[in-house]
Amino acid sequence: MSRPTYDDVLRVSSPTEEASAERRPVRIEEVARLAGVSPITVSRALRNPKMVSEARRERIRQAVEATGYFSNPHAKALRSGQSDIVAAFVSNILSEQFSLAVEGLAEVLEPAGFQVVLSRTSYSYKRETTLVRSLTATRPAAVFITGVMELEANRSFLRGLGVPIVESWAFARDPIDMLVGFSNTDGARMVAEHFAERGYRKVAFIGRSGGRGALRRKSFAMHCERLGLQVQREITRDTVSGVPEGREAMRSLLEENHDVQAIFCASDLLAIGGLLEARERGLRIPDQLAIAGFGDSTLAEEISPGLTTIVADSRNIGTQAGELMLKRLRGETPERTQKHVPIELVYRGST
Amino acid sequence: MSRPTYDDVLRVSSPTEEASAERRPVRIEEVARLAGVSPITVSRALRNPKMVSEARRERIRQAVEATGYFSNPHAKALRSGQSDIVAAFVSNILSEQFSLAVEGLAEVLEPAGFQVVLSRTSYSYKRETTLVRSLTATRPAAVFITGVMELEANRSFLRGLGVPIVESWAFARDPIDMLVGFSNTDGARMVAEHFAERGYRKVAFIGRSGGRGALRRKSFAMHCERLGLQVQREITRDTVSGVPEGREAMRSLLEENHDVQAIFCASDLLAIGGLLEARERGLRIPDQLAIAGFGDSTLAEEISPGLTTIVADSRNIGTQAGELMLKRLRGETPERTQKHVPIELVYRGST
DNA sequence: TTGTAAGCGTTATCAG
DNA sequence: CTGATAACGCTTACAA
Repeated sequence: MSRPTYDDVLRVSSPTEEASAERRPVRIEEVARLAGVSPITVSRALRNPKMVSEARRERIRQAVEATGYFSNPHAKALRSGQSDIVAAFVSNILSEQFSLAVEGLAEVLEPAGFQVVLSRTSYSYKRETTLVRSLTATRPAAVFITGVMELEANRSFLRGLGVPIVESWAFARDPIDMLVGFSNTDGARMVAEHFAERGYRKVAFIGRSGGRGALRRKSFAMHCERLGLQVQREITRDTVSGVPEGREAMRSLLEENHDVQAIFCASDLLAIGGLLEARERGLRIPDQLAIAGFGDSTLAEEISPGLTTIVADSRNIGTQAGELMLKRLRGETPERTQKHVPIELVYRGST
Repeated sequence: MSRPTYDDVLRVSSPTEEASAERRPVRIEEVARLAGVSPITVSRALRNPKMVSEARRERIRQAVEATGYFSNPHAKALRSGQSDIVAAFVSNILSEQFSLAVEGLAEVLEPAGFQVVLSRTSYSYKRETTLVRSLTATRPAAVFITGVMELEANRSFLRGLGVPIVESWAFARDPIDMLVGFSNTDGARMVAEHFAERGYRKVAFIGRSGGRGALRRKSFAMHCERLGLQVQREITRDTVSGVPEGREAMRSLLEENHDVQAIFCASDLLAIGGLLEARERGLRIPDQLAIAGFGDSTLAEEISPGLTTIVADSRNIGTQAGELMLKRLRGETPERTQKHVPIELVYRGST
């Protein structure tokens, strides 16, 4: 490969900007001096304006502006035992749905002065445990979890933190604290019912063996039985559920030569992988094989045929979680601490 | 909608776990007492084991284990003036490419004890400036930017921080500090050359008006001129480049009734939006209209026809950035502080 | 190699 | 409503 060409990146200069001077941070004391008050008054004016007289409040505001003061989050957290950090446990930051939830969460929390910090658990209990334990020192203001924490030890640990905690992505009984979730059980039921309506009788399941995968598998199997559908095969994997895993699972399934008309894949990416694999092997979809997913990936709509799947509003999960947290952080008591998020089956060409 | 069904979420209990006792954090002093040494020795053993004798090191290790000690990051940052935080400026956390880079970055930095914290700039100079200024107080160990910082004020501010900084996603001259990027200019040239080879003469451009969009537009226009292609129309938007924006831009373009054979969209999502819109309007792709993108979205491969696009290894950008940072944080001097990432044109059905 | 003393910048506490 | 004082838990600087 030849020498790369340089990009002429745009540079925007603000003419008012002084030269790159010293970066010594401004401390609260400097602001106080400028405003002619004591440091603690500045602190109060910033955190709880009502505690400070109108006149001083204004002088302090100007001094903050003039100095470009930002309070030191470490000092604040150290002394007060509470940081502005909201810890978000995400099993997989590449997941579109989880990213949307984090986006929604951040949109609500950032204007209130909190910072969302991601903890990538990578579907590992061990990592999760380490990360949970480190929270005692980090002292987050609240904790969000894309999912439900399964390890009892971690659950009780989090509860002991004494901060608002929101679990999500399932409609579980007795959450650690608060919950914003949908019923995986109902979602899987809807798929089973949809298969029955479409006249498919011999079905199969592909999904992760733990967590939501297990919930969806169990409910699917139960409702298939109820509706007289025969589950010919269940393929479960404990790896991340991506397109490659979906392809691989579909490959095994097809090579086993089962007599299957429709497959429920417990995540959209699995389903899309499966769909691609099946298509490449010359199967007509949905005539020779129907496929349904779970999760509302954007891909589900763009692929052809479009993927029939269960859809929930991921961003909204984050938004609601943020709102619950804020209420609690303000000392209010939300009337409901378990929010139910509606889901629906979107019928597209793959079934 | 009827009452949701509860999910029976799996709960895993570790039998060895004691009851949910007090959550009072363990301090370094407690570890020191248990190991029979002074706190500062524990501190040293944890940060720089070589400074402490073998025997004590082992006793301290055991004491840390026994107590479940985690050092308080706020106290550490406050006193040392340096935190374990690596700040990652991401314009859009929903971008698959940026998420991959962050994933790569985190994979390298976390084992070394650093924590990657995302700052969502949302393509806003104002937000970016606020976030940059807040770094003086946060005292990050290093800064990663998915892109090149354009505001001179912010550039000099970051430089003044005195920590390793890695810009990316462009092969720019004089970065703030270090750089891991590819040439957008070359990428756009490759598209122009590809259009020429395929015999398209009348072309158009769709992209964001600033940042990388501008780089790609400029280079594309230049090379079109060189190759004798006529750029009939350039549609630029200053919004986020998603599928809806692509649809909308394609709609305007088609309604203007230009005589266009091929369109270069400066991002894959724009291209995919454009492709969907064109297809829905009955245009045969690529016969009646060819479309190329930039960026290697997974969608590009799955959609039909597949999208011809410029591909770089996003995760690798993050990995390399992490490695550069670690070297500097260890006091080493990397021989090259500007890494070039190769790109290639992947030819699929859309052109 | 180890320890002592001091202080990072903020806020809880208590007094006015 | 405002201020003085001390303390959060750690690490730097210096001493032994």
